Amino acid sequence: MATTIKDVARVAGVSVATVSRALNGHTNVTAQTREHVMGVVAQLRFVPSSAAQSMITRRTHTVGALLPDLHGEYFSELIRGIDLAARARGLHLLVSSSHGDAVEAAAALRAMNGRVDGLLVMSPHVNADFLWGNVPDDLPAVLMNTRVAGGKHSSFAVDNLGGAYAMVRHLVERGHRDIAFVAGPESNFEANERLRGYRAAIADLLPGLSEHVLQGDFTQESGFRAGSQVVALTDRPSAVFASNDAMAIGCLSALNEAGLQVPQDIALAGFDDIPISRYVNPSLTTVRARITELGGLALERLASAIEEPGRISAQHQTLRADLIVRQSTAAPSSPSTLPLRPPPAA
Amino acid sequence: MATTIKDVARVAGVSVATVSRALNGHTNVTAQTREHVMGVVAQLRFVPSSAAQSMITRRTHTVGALLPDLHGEYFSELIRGIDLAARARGLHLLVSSSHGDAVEAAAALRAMNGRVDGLLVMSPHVNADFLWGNVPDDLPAVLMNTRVAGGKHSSFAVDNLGGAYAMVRHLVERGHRDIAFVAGPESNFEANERLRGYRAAIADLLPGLSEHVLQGDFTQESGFRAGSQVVALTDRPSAVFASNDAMAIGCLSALNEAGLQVPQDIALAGFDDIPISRYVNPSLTTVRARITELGGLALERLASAIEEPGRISAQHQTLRADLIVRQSTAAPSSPSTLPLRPPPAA
DNA sequence: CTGAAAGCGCTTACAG
DNA sequence: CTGAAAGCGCTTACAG
Repeated sequence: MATTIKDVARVAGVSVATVSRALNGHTNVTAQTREHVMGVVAQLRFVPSSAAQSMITRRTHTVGALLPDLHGEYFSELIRGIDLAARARGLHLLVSSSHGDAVEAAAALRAMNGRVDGLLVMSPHVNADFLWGNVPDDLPAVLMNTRVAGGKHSSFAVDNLGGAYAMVRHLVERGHRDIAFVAGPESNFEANERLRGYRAAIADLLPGLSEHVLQGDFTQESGFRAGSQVVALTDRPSAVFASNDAMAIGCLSALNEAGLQVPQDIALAGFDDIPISRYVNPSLTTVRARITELGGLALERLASAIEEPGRISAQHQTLRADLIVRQSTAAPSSPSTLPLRPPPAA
Repeated sequence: MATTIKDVARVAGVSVATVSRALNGHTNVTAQTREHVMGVVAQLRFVPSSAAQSMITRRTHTVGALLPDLHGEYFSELIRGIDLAARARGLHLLVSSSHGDAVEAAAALRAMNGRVDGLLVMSPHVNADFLWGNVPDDLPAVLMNTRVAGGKHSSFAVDNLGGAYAMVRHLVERGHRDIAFVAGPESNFEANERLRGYRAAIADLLPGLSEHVLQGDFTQESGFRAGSQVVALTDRPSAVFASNDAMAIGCLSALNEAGLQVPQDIALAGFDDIPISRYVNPSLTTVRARITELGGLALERLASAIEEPGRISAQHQTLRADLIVRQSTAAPSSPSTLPLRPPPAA
């Protein structure tokens, strides 16, 4: 059995109240008593149960993060952003990956109840509204890159639509007319927004030309498969826009294996600006999804909501998604002569 | 205020004991009572406090992971390994990054007390023995890639020394005689083991030739700096062995920027086999540190220790670190004619 | 089958 | 300054 405050009290010959006060640095304890108590604490190697403490103080100093996955650079960056902000505020982190399964997500949320002061939720698959049934009404929560229906919780999202639109515009400006798009998972909110941005841009900027969508699922492997499909096409596009960097990198491998040079033979772009993207060869043109910042901002907002319950009303903030031009995009080998509408003013 | 079991009992007109039984699926409740109770539970949107539950059941179904950092592909892979194994066992994950600071690590550990059933600890900087003062004696714990002094806790470690040795042997077999080594942080256990492996191999395989150690700190930036130093040398080594992949990738950028081709002008190797390493160009020769597996194994062992306290004695297991040869290493431009001792039998 | 009561390990008014 | 007691939200023998 682990040592409890009672053991300390007994050995020290004082009440548990006194031990508690000594431990928590309250002033109403004699220096002498305090020293004695702390001696026993050290001797017994007593360390208080944070669980019991937070049961009574109603503060866990912990936030829960429900993410669809923990794997890969995207989530690594996100967790980093959350962690940095959390540690700056003295908050601990309970992470959980739901893997897109609603039942698992619900279980994870229930398990967090009573163990966290608030929740950070990224739920691109599961409708967030469903989630609130698994958590008390008054638990502060902030959503990240998640479809927002109700207005109760604050949310942060990157401008996926605008970022995808800007990327297509960039490719069009470089002279591309046949731009393939590698989509993310079908029911994924962010994937859908990026697809919408692509479609809108094609419709606006290349009127009369058609879309070209390949199905992917945000994994490197699916990007590789998409790349292989592109290689096999008789009427090959001059540019591939993969809707995240992981797929772009997988695609790059497939193109390279087939002997195609990027960007000479075919242009390639991604989305997210994960750290690797500048280290692959050629470095990857992409859209900065400001992942770390997103995590940090969400945590800051959550911390505020925890500190001042009810004080802050829900806010929905959209982060700009900037185009990052690197080596992987360039003019196509055979520039088109189609007329190009001027891009809309920024 | 959040709804409690008392609220449910009151509204349902039964005792809290009955609510508890209905909730936990005990058999000794009438179907009718159960349904009625569950109806109220749903109506009040009651979700039990996991904290209170675990206070009494003495099971949190949560494990804590104390890691030096959460950032980058290495930790992403490690967390993934832990997470996969944990979710397979129905365990949740409380993560904490200590950033190498002993005081922060201690605080993190104290905060975990009472909230976890066991601990996974990677502490390359802080002596693990120091840590045990911040946690009850009987809390199960498993160490990963950490210097082991006492024998109380099980540990898993990759064969850093052997892996580094094997890499040097590979480079020597490819004809390299001047092999620079980019070291990790000075007080880091794994960094030191890898350095020892390099030194032992140089002494064994290239007798009379000297070591060439550049200081790094496991970050990409430090690898870039080391690469810049190498470029500036009048007597440039024919191969660079960076002691982790992140530094190798940074180094690659520096070499490329200086107009050096890898592997034609200079060979380059890393350590860890993080996922990117096969996607950089040229793909990176490295040593597989089996990160995901390490995390999974450590969690399995911890879970066993939790299930059967005292039943399992401490075990120390070392994982093989295999050489992964890719494109970034090749024969040097001017092969040496020095005699080469045959490599020791595998 | 159901309820009253004790207890998990703490903290904090309330007395003294 | 110190202690006895109540209570945080639950679960589980123990009675009935």
